[in-house]
Amino acid sequence: MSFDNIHSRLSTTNSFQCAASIADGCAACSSSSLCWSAGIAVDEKRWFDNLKFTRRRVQRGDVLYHMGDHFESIYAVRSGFFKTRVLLEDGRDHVTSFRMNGELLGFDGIGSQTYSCDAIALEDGEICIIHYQRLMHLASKVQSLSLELNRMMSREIVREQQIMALLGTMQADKRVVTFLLNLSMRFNERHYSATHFILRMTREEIGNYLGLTLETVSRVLGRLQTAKLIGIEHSKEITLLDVDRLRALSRRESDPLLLANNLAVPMAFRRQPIGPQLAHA
Amino acid sequence: MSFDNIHSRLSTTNSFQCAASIADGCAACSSSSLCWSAGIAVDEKRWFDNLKFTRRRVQRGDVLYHMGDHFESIYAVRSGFFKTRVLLEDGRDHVTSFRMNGELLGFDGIGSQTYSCDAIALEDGEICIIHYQRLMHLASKVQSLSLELNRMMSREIVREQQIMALLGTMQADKRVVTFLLNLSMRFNERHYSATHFILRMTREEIGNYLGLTLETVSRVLGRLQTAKLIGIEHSKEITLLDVDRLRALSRRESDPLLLANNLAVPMAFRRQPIGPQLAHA
DNA sequence: TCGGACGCTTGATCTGGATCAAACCTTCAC
DNA sequence: GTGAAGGTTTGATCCAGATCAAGCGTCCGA
Repeated sequence: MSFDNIHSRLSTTNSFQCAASIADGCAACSSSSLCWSAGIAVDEKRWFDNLKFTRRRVQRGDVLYHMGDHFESIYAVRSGFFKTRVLLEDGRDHVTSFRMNGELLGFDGIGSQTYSCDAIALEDGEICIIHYQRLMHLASKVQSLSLELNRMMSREIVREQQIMALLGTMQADKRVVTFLLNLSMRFNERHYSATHFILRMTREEIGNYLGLTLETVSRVLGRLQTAKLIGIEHSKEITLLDVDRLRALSRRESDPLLLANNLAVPMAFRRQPIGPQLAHA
Repeated sequence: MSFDNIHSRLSTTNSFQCAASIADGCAACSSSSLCWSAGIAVDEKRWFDNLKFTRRRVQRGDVLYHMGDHFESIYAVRSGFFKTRVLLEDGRDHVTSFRMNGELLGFDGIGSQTYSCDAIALEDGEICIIHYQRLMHLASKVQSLSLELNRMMSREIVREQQIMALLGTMQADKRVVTFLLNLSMRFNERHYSATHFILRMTREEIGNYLGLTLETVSRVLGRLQTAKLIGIEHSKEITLLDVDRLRALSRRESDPLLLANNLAVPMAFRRQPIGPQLAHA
């Protein structure tokens, strides 16, 4: 099984295949515009290339780090798809995030010098390993890097707040729709299609992330399909057919008419999105 | 009503009453050992006093900042009790944290230069206002401050992951018990009693935080009392009577025998905590 | 080509916690 | 004191989503 720590597996075998990619800097990285560089003042970018990130390929199932491992590095996703999960004392686990290219992993390890969750590849991909001490050494000279680092951690805090609110207040339909729209938005930011994408994770992983069972996720997706809001092919291939109504569903207080009882809603009962929502800048 | 922004209310009226407290530095702060200073190398502490935090009194109901307000400062709680909450697009809200002395508020604002939640005082208290730009200016000279700031934000990320897992996987009894034990731990760190404390928040706020209704919170607390695991006086005054069994409850996979059907459990059916839990460093 | 593992869908049933409702404290202003 | 407003408890009922249980699709290695 491939759930060994990535370091034990890769560090011994892959030096040759990384040699080439280490050589070129961040400029060549497909996620650079979403990644660190974005926050760094132009005249300081030369510093950045000095960091010479280690780049590594990972395979589906590889573990970037385990909960409890000594913290040393932050990871930037170059390609592929990852999940993080925390293990609870009672043996259950909970998926806390899905990560795609340009996103970062490992901030959880800084506080206690120990990772607080597992990070696992859901498909083959490539990551940059950013040595934290070296990063902070650089940041001590380049203030814009410190500031950008703070911004990224802050956004992570806000992202988690949103999920807490989702888990604490939304019912199943809304959770799933919100999840799909969030994926859509992130694909769009990466100039992929916002309305047609592949789910890289299983129904069980989605359910776990959203605080639902896999059966409930499956049923909600089925209902959304019946209602012609989304299309599903081969289970994993999703097409958003009516983003406006999906948005309305994710924003609106529960509206049982829209998705009740496993049935599509007769046209006559469909409602238009209502007026101004709560202001929140 | 006192839900105005603290700045509009205080900045015009309180300059005189703050004059004295601004004068003395962090050394006199009751929460200094839990607060920033802890992470700052001894020989650099003099820098710290240069920051000369603005200190402010707040009253129950005061709002430190609103969602959407322009971000300028981080807040350190010196005394009192605070909650943060996010407002959702559908009009609901969700309580995302409770804060006590020595804890910090406002990291959510760094990423977008705008606070992403409301921060509200649950009782009268006092806070330090830490101007972010000035802080970062100092951090650019004192690396240990940068590092400590990262550690604090990382711990916030980990804290939120724990809550996500709680909201995603635990049933009501466990949520409430976990909540009580978390409060107990934090009181203990502050050298207050770990087993006897006042709940500063309402049942509704607890329920909202835990993803439950106020009725469910009330019932669980009632059951815990009936089971002699806790004592409750005047609704708000909690005594933890059997911390070991409470811990077992919060750690263990659901054990319907322990707290079922609103009844205390006959001695014969009480179980001892089982062997080694999942390792997680 | 087959078989088996894994993931997904769908149906039937159950139940924990939500909801609705009422009464009871506690606090506080007058 | 009295009364009103909030907050809390408790009971009765309901229901969204969990659980249990087949059966199906798809992928992949032999």
